[in-house]
Amino acid sequence: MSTVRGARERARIEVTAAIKDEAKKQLAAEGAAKLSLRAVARELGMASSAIYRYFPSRDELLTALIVDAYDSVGEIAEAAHRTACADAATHLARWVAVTCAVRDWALAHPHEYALIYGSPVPGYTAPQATIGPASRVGFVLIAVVTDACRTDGLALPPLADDLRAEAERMSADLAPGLPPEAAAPLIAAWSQLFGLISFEIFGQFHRVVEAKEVFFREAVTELARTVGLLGARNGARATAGKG
Amino acid sequence: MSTVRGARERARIEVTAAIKDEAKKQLAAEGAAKLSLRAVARELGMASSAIYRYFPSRDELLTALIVDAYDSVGEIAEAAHRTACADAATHLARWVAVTCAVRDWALAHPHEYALIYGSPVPGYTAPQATIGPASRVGFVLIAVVTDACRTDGLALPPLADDLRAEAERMSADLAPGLPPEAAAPLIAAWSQLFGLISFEIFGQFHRVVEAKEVFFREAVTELARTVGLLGARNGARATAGKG
DNA sequence: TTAAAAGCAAGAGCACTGCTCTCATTCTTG
DNA sequence: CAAGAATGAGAGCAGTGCTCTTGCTTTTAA
Repeated sequence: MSTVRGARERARIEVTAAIKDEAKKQLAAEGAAKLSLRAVARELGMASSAIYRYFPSRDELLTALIVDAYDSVGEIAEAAHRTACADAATHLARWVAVTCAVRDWALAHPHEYALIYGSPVPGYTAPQATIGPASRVGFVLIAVVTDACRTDGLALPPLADDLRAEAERMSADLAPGLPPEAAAPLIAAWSQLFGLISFEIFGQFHRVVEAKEVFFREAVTELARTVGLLGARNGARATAGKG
Repeated sequence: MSTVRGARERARIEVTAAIKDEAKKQLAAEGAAKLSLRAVARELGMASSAIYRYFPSRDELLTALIVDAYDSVGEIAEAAHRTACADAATHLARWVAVTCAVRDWALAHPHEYALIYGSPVPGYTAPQATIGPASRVGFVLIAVVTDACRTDGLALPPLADDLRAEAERMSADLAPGLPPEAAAPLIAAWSQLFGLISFEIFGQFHRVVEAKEVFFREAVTELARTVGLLGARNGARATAGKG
């Protein structure tokens, strides 16, 4: 399957990559709203109509860029997790390392960040192809907490009654190694992490937060506590896991 | 100043309002990306060029809509706060009431929500006119916590050293009635609130969270605890305020 | 009251967009 | 080698934001 069968197929994947590369350049320079198929074609020296042999519409091109962006930030998070584990860092330190890596990526690629964590551009339902890459960062966070649960246990309050069923479904579907009372706080922390980053990237913190770096570190450390990671500044509430 | 001086001025504000109304309709129907000046003009039976007498550019129209959206959600939050106070609700209940009201508004007006809390559309810097309305929700949250601090005190961990200067500036600039150790957690909770809402509105919770309502209530209750509100499920850590 | 000034609507037009055709060319395959 | 599929180029359609000029109406000042 991976063998390139002829010059035509080889050319096709090359041109496809060239289009995506040029589109990424324009995305980084001007943002998704101003990404133009004609401009991409112009820059590549081809007729605008020829692009449609590779991407059936502008939205399909954007979807491809979305997938790449998700993969990009996912890889960053996974790499940060790997090095933190290799350094035998505490679970709290791993959490902070991963979240800070995601923030750094967002600061370095604001338009790509906006593309995936801002308002959805094409329609309202994300294409099926994006949901896999979109969960990579989340799975890294799950891995950090799952490891912590196995070795140290988690400090978490008991589960609220009206959330029990949902929490059990969550832990079964998404994080099999995690007790139900850890699932909901972790999902919440996941979304709240991107609330912190979005407000910084989108300028909502303008004239509100100035020492953004330390503010972020402090906030994600507190977030670590809400997902039950020990060593996060104050003592345990009720320890679960470590079985 | 508020006297309408002639038929011309009266007509001007009427036409301006009509343009904004029609634009809001299109915004609600199709989203900001597909808002078209020509379509607005067409619907209003006027030449497209005539719109430019009222809004110098499409981005200026969008800015006007942004301000209106901020005011809309701000009013909702303030109203929820007022009724909760009138009902003599606990401070925790007020926090939950305000945050749930904001979420309800977002669910009812997803495109307007995306306009103000999604990727910034025009450029990267929000126009000066938006920063006032943009802070209304934040000020309501500040009011809730400030009231709680005055009557019950707050349960908050001590301030981290590297955050002290920033926290003191924050509380001085934004929340004079609040101790510094409350400022940073409150700003963080403010952004994290919109992280929760954004993930729900933008579809990131698809197949992840299903009981969205109870999940949100539980998450903002936990958020209330991180800003020091008492009665939020578990005991105090160190009480500040109440002086 | 009348003349000048200012505000306004309309139309034409420019440069641009996404996208769809047709037509010629090139590569692949039976 | 010939049939057929894939590709590229160009013209063209309908739409966009925005500008400019041309008349007209309302306001303001003499």
